[in-house]
Parts: sequence; structure tokens; C-alpha cells
Amino acid sequence: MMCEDKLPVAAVVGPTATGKTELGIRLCKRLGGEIVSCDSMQIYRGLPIGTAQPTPEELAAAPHHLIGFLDVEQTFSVSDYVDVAKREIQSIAVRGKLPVLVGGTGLYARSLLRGFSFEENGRDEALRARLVQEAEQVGTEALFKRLEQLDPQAAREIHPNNVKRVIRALEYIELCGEPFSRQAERSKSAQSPYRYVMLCLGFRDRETLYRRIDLRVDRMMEQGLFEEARRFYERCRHAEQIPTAAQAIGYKELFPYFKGESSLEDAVESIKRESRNYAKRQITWFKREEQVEFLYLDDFSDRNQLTEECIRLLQKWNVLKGGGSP
RNA sequence: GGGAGAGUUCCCGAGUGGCCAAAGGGGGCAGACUGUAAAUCUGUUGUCGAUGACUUCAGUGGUUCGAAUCCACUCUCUCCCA
Repeated sequence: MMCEDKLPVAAVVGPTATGKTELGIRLCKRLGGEIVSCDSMQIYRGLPIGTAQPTPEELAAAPHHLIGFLDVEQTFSVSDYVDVAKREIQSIAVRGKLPVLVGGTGLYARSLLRGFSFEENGRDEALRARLVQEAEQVGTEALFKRLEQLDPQAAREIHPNNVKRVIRALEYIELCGEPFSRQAERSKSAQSPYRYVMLCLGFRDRETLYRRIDLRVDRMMEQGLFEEARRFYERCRHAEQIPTAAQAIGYKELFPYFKGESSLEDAVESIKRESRNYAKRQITWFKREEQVEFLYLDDFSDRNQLTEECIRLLQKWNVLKGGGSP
């Protein structure tokens, strides 16, 4: 069969604070796997608390990849992620282990697993800066009009107010000399190089999730998020440009406090709220995924039961070959 | 005890006679998403048998064809003088 030469990948996804890390480790132990993180912020070094990186104990419990390997000043992108993650998966497979993708960054997971391709020269800081400046001067509408001329299809799919995406589309068109929408079309027909299923964790009751998020933020503060954020704040102040990592929730909300513009209480409240909103966006994202199974934690009495169900689903999706099935 | 001011929909807050179910923001809910994605953006948000009807702007009563908006009293809160 065609799919036989595809590499198996088990993916654990879902909104923040649902226990993806723990489940990932359980699956690794159970199946002889190694974790490949799929988190746009845990990749950075020096932000272990706020980005909820696996603890040293967790890191020791199973091999982890792509965690804390980048300086906070460095920029990173989906395409970079797909490159490195592909390589990790490959080498794990060569070692005869099961790659277990774990993380909540939907765009990264989808791009990797569905096999989206990114152009070699698809990005240009100078050009982007120019477009950003132009947007400020002429207004977003003007840029959007240009997009309508150059790529009507993309213009239909991108909201005129979404400056970042309008700019990206124009950047792409200029750099790659083809409509932005063309790459989406190519991706749609792309063959995934993997046999995978996304195991998406969640709660039936939204309130439960939100309570967990609030609690986790309190715990982060107890563990020293404040100090971690302050150090990061200092580094950001000295960086020549605002680093990608400065978008991470848990830090940017504390910056106003460091600047003396907000109370600590408000800042912490804002971390909680932003995390909740983020979780909702993640849920929206994964709902739309095609190869996904939803696991509601309220349905399971314990973690073992959950792990077993995951294994069953991995078999169902042919990620695990026959193995334990009767 | 005397004086000044305030009470608006889940929250903040605009509205000072009709165009007000009530600006704007927040939150909630829903959604989009291919190189910053923990980013960025969109829709919606009193109730209903719903191109109309009904209940809302502290309470009660009044003025008016018509009130969140004007008047009276009551309650609550803030501030100032005692």
C-alpha cells in the first residue's frame, strides 16, 4: 500500500493547560517514543516557567526535542519549525522509535503533518519592513487594494483589516513571483509524509478548562514567573528589535507593570484572560483539523484509561500497526 | 448634622426629551488562519412564536403626544465641611 512508507507520528494537541506534556510522556513510555515539541514558545531558552516547558523531571522521563534550543532574541517561523521538526521525526524513526508530537501550536502541527511546503526564499525582513511602513503611511486599505489587483483570490480570503496577513501576501507575491493563493492550492493537494492522528485533549465544560488555566497562572507566579519575566523584559529592552518571543503570554502582560503602567494584580489577571482567550482560539483551530480525535478529560477516571484510549485510537488510525489489537 | 456629586445593559463607560435595546471598550460566545501564530483578524452579545412585539438605564410617583434623559420624594454610594 502507498501509505506503508509513510512515517508514523502520534500527535498530542489541544488547548493550553490540558496535560499534553504528561500524556506525551506516558505514550512515549508505553510505546517507546520520543517527543517532538510543537510549541512556538517552548522552543526558547530562558522561559521555562511562563511557557510551561516540561520540568527537568519530565524531560528526564522521556527524550524531548525542540525545547529550549533558541535564544529569545532569535526569530523563528513555521517554515523553520517544519524544517527542524521533519529532521527530528526522521531521526527518531531511524532509531526505531515512535515520534510523538506534543504541543498546542496548531499552525505548526498542521503545516508539518499535512506536508505544507515553504519556498526557500519566502521571507525578506527589509521588504516586510517597507510594507509595514507603507501600511502606516498609506493605510491598510491601499495595500489591500493592491492585493486585490495582484491576487484576487487571496484578497477574497484575507480580511482587509488583517494587516499582517495582507502584508505577508504582498511580500510573498513580490518574492516568489506568483500569487499568494497559489501556494495554498499546492498545499491542499500535498501528500502528507506521515501516518498520523491528532489526539486533541479538552474538557466538555469550558469552565473547567478556564479554572485550570487560572490556577496554572497562579502556580507559575509562585514558581517565579515574575523574575523570569523581569529578566526577559531587560533583554527585550536591549534587543534592537522586538523578538518573536516577546509575544508569549505571561511575559508581555507583565511588561506594563515593569514600566510602572499597571498594577501587578491587573497584569496577572491579564495573563489569565489572555491564556483563556488563547485556549479558545486553539480549540477553534483543532476543531477544523481533519485527522483528529477529541478526548474529553472529564470522560476518563484516570490517566491510564486515557492512555489506553489513545493507544486504541493510534491503532485505529494505523499509526500503530495491529500490535495490541485482538 | 450641613454641602457637592453619582447610580446606565455581565463589567467599565457614553448618552441630558423622540433618530435609544441605548456609542465605545472589556468580558462572554462563535469563527478565520500557510514564513511574527501564545501572533493577527472577523462576527455576535436584553427576551421572544422575532422584517414585529415585549422587558431594561437604582426605586416610586409625576410632567409630556413621547423620558435613560425633566420634576418630586425614597434608597445606595463617593467626596467636602462638621
